[in-house]
Amino acid sequence: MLSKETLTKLFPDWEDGLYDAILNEAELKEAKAGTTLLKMGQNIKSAMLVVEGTIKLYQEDEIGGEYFMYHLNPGEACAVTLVCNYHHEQSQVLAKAVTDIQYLSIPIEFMEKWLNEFKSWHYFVIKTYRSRYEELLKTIHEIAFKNMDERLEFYILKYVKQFGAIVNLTHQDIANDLNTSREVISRLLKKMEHNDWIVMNRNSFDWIKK
Amino acid sequence: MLSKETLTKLFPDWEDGLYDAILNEAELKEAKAGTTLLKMGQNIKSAMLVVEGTIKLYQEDEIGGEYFMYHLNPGEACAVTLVCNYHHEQSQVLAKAVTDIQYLSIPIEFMEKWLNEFKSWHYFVIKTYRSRYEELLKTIHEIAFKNMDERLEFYILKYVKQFGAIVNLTHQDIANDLNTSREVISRLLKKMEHNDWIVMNRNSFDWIKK
DNA sequence: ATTTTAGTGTGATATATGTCACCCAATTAA
DNA sequence: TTAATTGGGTGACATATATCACACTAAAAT
Repeated sequence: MLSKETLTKLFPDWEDGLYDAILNEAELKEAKAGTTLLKMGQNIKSAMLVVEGTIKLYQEDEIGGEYFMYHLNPGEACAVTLVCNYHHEQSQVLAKAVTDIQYLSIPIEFMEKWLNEFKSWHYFVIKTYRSRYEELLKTIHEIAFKNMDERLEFYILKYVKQFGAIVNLTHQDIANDLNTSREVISRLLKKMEHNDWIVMNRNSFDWIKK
Repeated sequence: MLSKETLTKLFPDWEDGLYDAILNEAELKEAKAGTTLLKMGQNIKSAMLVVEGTIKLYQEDEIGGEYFMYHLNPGEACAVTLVCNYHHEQSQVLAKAVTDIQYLSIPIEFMEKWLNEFKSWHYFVIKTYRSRYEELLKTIHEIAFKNMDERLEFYILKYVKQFGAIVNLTHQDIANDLNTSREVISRLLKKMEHNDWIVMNRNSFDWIKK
């Protein structure tokens, strides 16, 4: 199990009793890179707090399409799983582990309980929702107003910010995340190469813009 | 000023002290249909709770483009204005009154205060964020996966749900909300007319599908 | 070493949407 | 009553993206 010290570092703004509650009630789980953690339509039974690794959140189509929205990092929670009532809420998002991850799983019956007991939990939930709401706004801004070339740049920049300038993704990976086709991404990347924004390799490329 | 009875009807889940706090601190404001209530980049100085009428929330482009996201109705709050810290947060959305409206304006210094004092305010804020997060997810779903014809249908259905089957919008109005051009909307509406989904008039059309 | 597979490049073509030009009719302003 | 404005229809064309076909090559599997 996790130590209180680790928890304190991950979630520095909590009150003491909340750490204890987590240690008592949360289960520390692991998942391999690539695992699907939450599917669209799936009933939410537990909240998910990231301890180690990175999770990607997607909007998912009926016919298999996906659109990447944002990353979840250690110290962050998956907003959609922070349900504060017992009604069987269904997930409207797809969540996948991008790296091997560790996360805390908390049965949803504690959500409402802790909202009453811990002020810092309340703030944490609000902060989580607010920041994710803002991520969605950025996503809408991209899709509603930008062409694929700019969306691709935005996408790569998000990757670079997360994992560094060596982008270990295939064209197909990116195409899947942006709900387009591999050819489109290949052509746009080729343009970026011509403009000296990237250096291409097989299975990866380096972001060298500016 | 508003009566406590009206407040109780609009916001039935609040505790008694919260009604009093609102009556003491909130200002009841009015705005004409068409007024811009919040612009992108604008500093948020006060929270906005809808009392009467309907507000539309938009994502806004740098170069004047707009994309309609969702409606706000009486008893609902504008999530982006519910800031819980004193940092000068800037609006990431555009809000416009669609009808003449009345709304409560609450200086943001009370946001944090009331979070501490009123449990029901806490729940209200969380509920607000959650429901708006879900609206944004729906919007992303539309833009990321659907062509303009389906997005137009989705848009009209939102209108019909709000205001009824007589759609008092010009083609240009709709084009603005969906960040496309008037001609595109005209052609798609013409198809809907052929399919007997609508009956067209000047300045309006009727939704008669099924 | 040879075969297979996965990743990538690229032309040709289809489709959805954006843009321009111009027309007409209904409404409003003068 | 006439002129101006607004809403709408539509052809022609431009552009962005999707789709298909196929070639090439590095890496992996045999």
